[in-house]
Amino acid sequence: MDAMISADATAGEAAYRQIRHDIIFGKLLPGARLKLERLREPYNASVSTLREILNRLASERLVLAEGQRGFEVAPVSQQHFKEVAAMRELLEGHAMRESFARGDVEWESNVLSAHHKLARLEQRMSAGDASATEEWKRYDREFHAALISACGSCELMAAHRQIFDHYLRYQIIAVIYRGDDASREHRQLLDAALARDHQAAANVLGRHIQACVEHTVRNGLLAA
Amino acid sequence: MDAMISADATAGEAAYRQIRHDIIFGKLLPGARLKLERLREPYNASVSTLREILNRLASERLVLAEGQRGFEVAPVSQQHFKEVAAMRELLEGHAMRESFARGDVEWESNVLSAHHKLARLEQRMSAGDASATEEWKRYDREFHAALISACGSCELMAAHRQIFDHYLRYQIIAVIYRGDDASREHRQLLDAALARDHQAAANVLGRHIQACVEHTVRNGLLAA
DNA sequence: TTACGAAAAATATCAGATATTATTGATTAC
DNA sequence: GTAATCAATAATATCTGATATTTTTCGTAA
Repeated sequence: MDAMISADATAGEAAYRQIRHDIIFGKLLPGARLKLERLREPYNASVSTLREILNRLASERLVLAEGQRGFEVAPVSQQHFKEVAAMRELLEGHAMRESFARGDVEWESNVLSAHHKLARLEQRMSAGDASATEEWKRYDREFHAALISACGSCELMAAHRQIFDHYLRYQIIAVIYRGDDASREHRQLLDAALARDHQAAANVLGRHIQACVEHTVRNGLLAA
Repeated sequence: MDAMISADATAGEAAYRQIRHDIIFGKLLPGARLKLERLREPYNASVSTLREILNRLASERLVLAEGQRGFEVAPVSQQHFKEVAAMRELLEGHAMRESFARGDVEWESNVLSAHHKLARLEQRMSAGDASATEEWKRYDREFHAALISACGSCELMAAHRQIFDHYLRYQIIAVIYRGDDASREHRQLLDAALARDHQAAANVLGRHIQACVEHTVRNGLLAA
């Protein structure tokens, strides 16, 4: 009886997660070529396994597979950021409406709990502890995931997860920090959720998302 | 100077397309296990190449990759069909609104032209020529793609393309035929597009999509 | 019938070989 | 000096075959 049946049973799965993480968190820069031989050592995987991984990431649009010229990290642009932001707003807004309409008490308490963890961390960060950015992003993702978790559609949640990670990548790359504002908006989302007010939630979400885009564009943090 | 730079330059790309096509068009049945050795011969690809392909398809959720138990064709269910349908309605509805607002004359004529090809084929099919199902589906896809082609978001169009193919798969599997109704609805979509009436288009699209779902559910064409 | 464990099948992963394609740099022509 | 040409180099796509694990299968014992 194997005590721990972690999801990343396979070895290649670990490398996949790592590479994906490194792209989203900017360790692998946009446009960087991904030579197979070079990746072998740092990710502990053979060329064949790496090719499988890069193919998966290409499907997710996190890497680019150009003909027979190998792979490279997906480039970034203002235009694309706007598209990703709009997509997130569409999916998450719709999912919240559904979720608010169906969520039961169990759901409510999950949202509450996810918000609590996030808020505590935001408190710490607001107080100057900037050490936990990755953890913060994880709780952020989990809070937003909790909000829509009662929407009743795996397909919708999967699509949201994917676009959320693209959005997150832009937040990281453009070094967007708007801690206190974000924190307030999270609080407002929580309140809207408990009040089942999807319209209010959509409004807050719109601000939450568009503020980042505007901040990035205004300060020219992305090429073109 | 190579005269033909077709997109499927690589050999594995051909196998990818073929397998994908075979899943969507029901040649590979839902739930069927995809043993690597068995696929080698029919798709002219080695195990390594096949693994790359199946990994890509797994990202697209057309195949299932369960831990170390290999791959299988993604299963189907009523619940999932409903989710896919709702997703298509959300994405396509939104994309049409954007597209109608931005499309220029070039766009209008593309829509018109795409509709013409589709309508001609529907005429033929309505007259009894059932030989061209795959061609019909292709024109159907191209018409809907044309409608949203001015939406201004590659991200949105990519997501739509993906969900559209899932939806198409259900249409094929459940052997849904509602030719004349569909044809009429396509006509209404064209009219709405030219009149830039996104609200009307959304209504028609809702019927267009939900009619298939209801037909399937009512006749119990899918397990569970 | 259920439980257990050994044999067989399949998978994940690797390494290395070949053919094809891109890239680079030097050479030549204008 | 710039542009075109072509050989040398590097990188990719793809295949074959090998090894270690993991599943599955199936017969035997409880």
